[in-house]
Amino acid sequence: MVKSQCFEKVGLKKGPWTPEEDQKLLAYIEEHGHGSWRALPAKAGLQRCGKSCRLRWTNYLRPDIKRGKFNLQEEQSIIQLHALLGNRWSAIATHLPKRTDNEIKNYWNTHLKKRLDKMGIDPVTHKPKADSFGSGSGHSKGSANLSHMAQWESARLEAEARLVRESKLSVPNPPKNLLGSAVSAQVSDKGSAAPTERPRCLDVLKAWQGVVFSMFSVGSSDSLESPTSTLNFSENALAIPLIGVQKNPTTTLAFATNNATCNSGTTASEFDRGNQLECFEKLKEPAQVKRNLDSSMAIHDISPYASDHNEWFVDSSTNENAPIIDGFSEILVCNSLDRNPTCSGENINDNYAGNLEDIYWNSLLNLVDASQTGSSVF
DNA sequence: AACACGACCAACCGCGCGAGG
DNA sequence: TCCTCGCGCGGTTGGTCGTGT
Repeated sequence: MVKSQCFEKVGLKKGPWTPEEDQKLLAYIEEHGHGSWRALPAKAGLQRCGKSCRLRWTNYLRPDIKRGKFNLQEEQSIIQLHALLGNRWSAIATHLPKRTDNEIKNYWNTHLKKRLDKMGIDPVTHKPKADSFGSGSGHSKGSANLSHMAQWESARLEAEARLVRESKLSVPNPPKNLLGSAVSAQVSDKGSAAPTERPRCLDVLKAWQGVVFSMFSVGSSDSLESPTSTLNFSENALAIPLIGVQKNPTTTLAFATNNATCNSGTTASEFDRGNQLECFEKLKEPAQVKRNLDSSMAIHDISPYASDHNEWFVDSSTNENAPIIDGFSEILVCNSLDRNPTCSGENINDNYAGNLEDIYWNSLLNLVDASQTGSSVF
């Protein structure tokens, strides 16, 4: 089949859009909706192909696009979702309000991918490059199951995304006030055609987050709250906890939750490095950590966080194959090296790494099982 | 001041899929 | 059932800008 490609059309403009072109496109869509993209350029008086117009609209001109830097919540969500979904940017974008798949893709490629790489984590598999998590036999079954579930979740996400698209397309001519209005992001910008609530939360993602919680309370799994019980996208989004691992010899830990766990008045959104340090100080004692977890943290509030500052993670150049999850495990078991003399890096690797691996996968699977009742898939 | 280099990101390109004739 | 069209997605490119030398 020979398609008539956009770039093959003679006389059509390519390259950066001018303000005039933007204005034409905006004005036309505001008045008529986009309708058929192929027919749009002629109607709008643009010397562009429909594809180019669509791209310009969806990636730049749409009124419900949030521009600017990604915040910590968004970064964490991208990392988590990418771990589950891979390069399914549109599916990931479905769960990041007001961000386009292109923007997420760019941000991943220019920032997050490199950051994970620096940390010694394979950005494709999200596993340590040495594969200390991935090659063991203990979790192979769990890993396969999780992968299978992730596929389901992925399929569900795609279906969600499709529904969102269809709901948008169901009203060909958007209301006049579409432009400039605070459109409700991904779910619907066309009134009641689609539910106003956010998509159902990710069960696997919840589980993943929940696992981290379980790792914090090793030996007290009975305190584990059902991951389906508290997640609330609309209020907390994907709330961010911060887990920073300094590269200096003393492994330390900082927390935050969206509900100001460690420090009244400190919320995740306003959390900065200084606050991380402050929170760490307040949470130094294991008992205190546990208390804070029990009293304040919901399951969904916890997950590894990739800091904006690379130095907050174990530096792979000075601590071979020390990605975040290793530092993470270390924290879980020992809390801190200086307080627990039995916990050297070697000891951790020798004595706990295998168990942690099992704990990680088993807990993840348990949590997924526990969350199945709330899932439309499981 | 000029140049080199890298980071960033808007836009392009090609492929695959679904709808409809 | 086959073919064509239109669209969306993911990968890639190339222009712009900032920074270092």
